Amino acid sequence: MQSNLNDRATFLEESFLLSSTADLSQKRLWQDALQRHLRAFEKGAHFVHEGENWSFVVCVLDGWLTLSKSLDTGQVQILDFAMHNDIVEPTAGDGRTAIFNVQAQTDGVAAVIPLPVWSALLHDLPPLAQLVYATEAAVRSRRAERTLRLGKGSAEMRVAHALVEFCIRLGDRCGEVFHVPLTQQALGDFLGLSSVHVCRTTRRLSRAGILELTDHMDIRVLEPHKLADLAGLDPQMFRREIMPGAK
Amino acid sequence: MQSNLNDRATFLEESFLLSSTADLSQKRLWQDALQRHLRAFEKGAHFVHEGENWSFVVCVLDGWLTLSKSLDTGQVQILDFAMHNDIVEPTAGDGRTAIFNVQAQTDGVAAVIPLPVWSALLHDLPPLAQLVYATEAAVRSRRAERTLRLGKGSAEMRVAHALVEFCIRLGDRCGEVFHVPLTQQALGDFLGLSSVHVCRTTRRLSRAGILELTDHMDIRVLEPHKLADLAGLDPQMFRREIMPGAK
DNA sequence: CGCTGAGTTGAAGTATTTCAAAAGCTGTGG
DNA sequence: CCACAGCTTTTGAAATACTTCAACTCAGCG
Repeated sequence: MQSNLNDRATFLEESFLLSSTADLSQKRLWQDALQRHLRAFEKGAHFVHEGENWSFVVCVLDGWLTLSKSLDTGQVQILDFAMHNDIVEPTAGDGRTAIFNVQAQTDGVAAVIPLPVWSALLHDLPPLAQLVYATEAAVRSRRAERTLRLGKGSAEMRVAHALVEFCIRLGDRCGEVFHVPLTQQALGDFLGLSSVHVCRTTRRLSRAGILELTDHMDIRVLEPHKLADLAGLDPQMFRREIMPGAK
Repeated sequence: MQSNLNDRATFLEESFLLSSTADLSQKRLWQDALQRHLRAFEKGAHFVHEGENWSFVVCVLDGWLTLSKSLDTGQVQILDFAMHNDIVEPTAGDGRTAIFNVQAQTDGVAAVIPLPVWSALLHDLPPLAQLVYATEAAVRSRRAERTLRLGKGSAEMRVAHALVEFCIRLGDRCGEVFHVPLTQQALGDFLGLSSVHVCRTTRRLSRAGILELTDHMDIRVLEPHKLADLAGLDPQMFRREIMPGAK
């Protein structure tokens, strides 16, 4: 996982889909702002812990961030993963407190933008505001789908759903191998399951010929249709709902 | 539950905390917009079903709305309840499809504002935009807390948490009786539990002297501290995080 | 007065967790 | 190149939290 700021130009160029809608000067303004707050991070690095003061927005350019919360008992729930083109807003309704932990799941690059700067940008760049609005709608969609399954779905359904979601968010190449940088423990924390049960469930799926699991979460979905069925999803529809800018 | 449009003036006057930040002309603009889209609703009425086309934002002035999703099996998960001063955005990342059902849990009044109008308002009224931003942060906070408990909390913790949350959102008078317009079935759909188990759990709490449950969800919390402990919450902190505009 | 929907309780069933132990990789230092 | 430590995955067996099924009560209501 090679991530350094040298790739900046590429990242910024294709970042946040802004190219299509904005004129050149707006694009510059946005890219400058991003660039000024750019920061490379290493796997395991903490951005913020829940309860701390934190008034920044994090725009992820590369790598995975984990958003999590935990109980006094030490039980961890992962609320979401943020990756390329995702925007993380950890600040609570009071405008200062972070409501969850933000930690790097892999190496990567992000822009950490102070809230005042962020508001100004949103106000000055209507195309950005629009983009952020669409992105938030997409985030709400995928969290709604997950909450449904967290509350009412079986372990099998939850695992299947997560895999379909990852596959889509990682570029939608079913049939090919894609890598999910998570341990079974982390996947369990995401799905509200024990790591042991995640293991049993994935093994069952792979024995049923629905997917292939090589070491450390390299995944090849052999039967996308069956997997989507188990997840209770229409993949086309799901894709449109959770990917901002999709038709 | 008497809700008709005659109370309009009152609602609009105190609605959405806008009075404090906006100047008079802005306030007028906003109130006119609200008023133009005002609509009374009756318990059980459907605003929209998941999957339908829907490009409106719903601002709740009075009453409860239920936001829910369901599986093919018929299992229902309630994602959230919206009440006084809440804003509901049911539209997915594609800008057209509704991602959940919106249904009236009680009689009430809401403004149903088309998305284009809404965007224009947000752009023309910076104080409104700011308010909406804070409200969304509060919504994220309370959903994060819930997701944590849905994934990792016991039934007892989930029930306790929901009750504390309702108590706070309904005006924070612990020790007094407050009414939650939900059946145990609905509460179960909210918490990812069967109605039977909700019953057992609330009974246990009431037998332990932590709360009093009179018929049909009139609740008096006798031991707020114990209830918050069971919920794994610091009530002060929790209040600040989930109530927009709180200090 | 009998109907309907909601709450309550018991008993049996089941999905998932927990505990425990072994096996498989990965990196490190000798 | 091997040995060892540390972490992840895998598997089995026992425990448990919650669900499902079913029966009964109770209140409101036509």
